[in-house]
Amino acid sequence: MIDTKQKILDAAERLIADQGYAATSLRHIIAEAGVNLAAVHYHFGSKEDLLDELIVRKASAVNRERLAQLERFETEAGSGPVTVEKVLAAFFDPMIEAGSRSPEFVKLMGRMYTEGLIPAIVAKHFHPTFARFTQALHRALPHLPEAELFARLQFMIGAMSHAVCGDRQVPTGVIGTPSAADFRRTLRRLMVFLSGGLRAPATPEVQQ
Amino acid sequence: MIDTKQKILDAAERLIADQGYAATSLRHIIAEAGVNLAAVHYHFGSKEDLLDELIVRKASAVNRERLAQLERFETEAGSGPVTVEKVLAAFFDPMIEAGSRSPEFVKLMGRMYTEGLIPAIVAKHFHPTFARFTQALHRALPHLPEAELFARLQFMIGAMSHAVCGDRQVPTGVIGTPSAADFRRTLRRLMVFLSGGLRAPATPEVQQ
DNA sequence: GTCTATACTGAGATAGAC
DNA sequence: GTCTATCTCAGTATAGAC
Repeated sequence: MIDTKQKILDAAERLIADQGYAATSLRHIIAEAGVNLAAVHYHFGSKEDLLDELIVRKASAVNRERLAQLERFETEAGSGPVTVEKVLAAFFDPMIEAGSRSPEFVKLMGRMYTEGLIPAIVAKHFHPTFARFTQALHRALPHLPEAELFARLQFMIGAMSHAVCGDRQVPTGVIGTPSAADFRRTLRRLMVFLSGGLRAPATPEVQQ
Repeated sequence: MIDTKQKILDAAERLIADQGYAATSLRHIIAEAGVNLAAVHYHFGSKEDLLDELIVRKASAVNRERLAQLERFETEAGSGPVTVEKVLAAFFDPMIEAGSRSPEFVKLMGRMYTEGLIPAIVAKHFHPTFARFTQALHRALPHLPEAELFARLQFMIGAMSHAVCGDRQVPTGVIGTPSAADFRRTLRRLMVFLSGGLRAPATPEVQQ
């Protein structure tokens, strides 16, 4: 069958979003999909590459939309900088939108980070997008030294990852799997938090 | 030998800090330590429990110092709230101090988060400390709804985790393993970033 | 009480027949 | 394209030597 590949992808997405990447064995996936173990390696090469495909098919549309929104704001702003808040909106709104339509997407994104899933995959699919947004933030916050901006982008990535993931380490009021509405609310809060953090004055240099 | 346990702990700390928890097999650890495989299970029970011991012996001193500093600030402040910046200082200064003395500690803390290491371990060792700091922040930021404060604490944990870890996903100017000075500077920047984020106005409620 | 040798189960990966 | 059989390596469990 030509849809063996599709059946594997569907089963993998559901199971990995649900239980995590490490906790989901290929044997579990193939049982769910009703296919043979070797088929996974035939179609994808490895468990890691299977994950890679899952991410591509979900994330590329989001990243495209992010860049499109950013460009729209930049056209609006003419030669001036786009505000921090608008840059954040261009980055998070497409994610909120995608999350509202497909909760599995949300969970998968969260897993990717919280399980420390293969920095190479992240780099491959997100570096170009991050690079563009870094540039935009640099123009929005010209008083920040580049090193400090990079550090804050790390903080932003970390905060986002943790926000999006389901395994909470302090009580949040949300029990169990967060709904799409929870997700939306959390990301709105994140945007406010991040604009406060990004707009903070530069850290004074101290002698070590 | 009575120091078999110690040899295992030392080898495990070095290897896990270096390569990560998942990537470090018990067989690798025992080869490095020059002991038998079963000795690990005799002394610790499981790989997970070994990690648990590693974390306890490093983190409990830091958490004790955190609570001590917070109490000092609270005594100073009398019946008023401790400022956000002081709460953050009480939380991060002991970590900076520990990191300056022992870089492995830093890396291990980072791994714990970035690999999504066993929420149960984190919960066990950090919940009491987080609870106290949550309470202090609640007093410092009484205008924030509790749910929003909890969300921001998640963001804080995420930002901290990512900041402390070695695997960067955007360029930072720091190549390779960060030094103790890099670590110190990064955490200072984090404190500034977080105080900006925590002090941001509450997120307006919107109809979904 | 401590430690060694060895075996068990389940994981991802691969070769080769069909 | 698909499937069977097999390989290697992981964490774990146990029996028994000292």
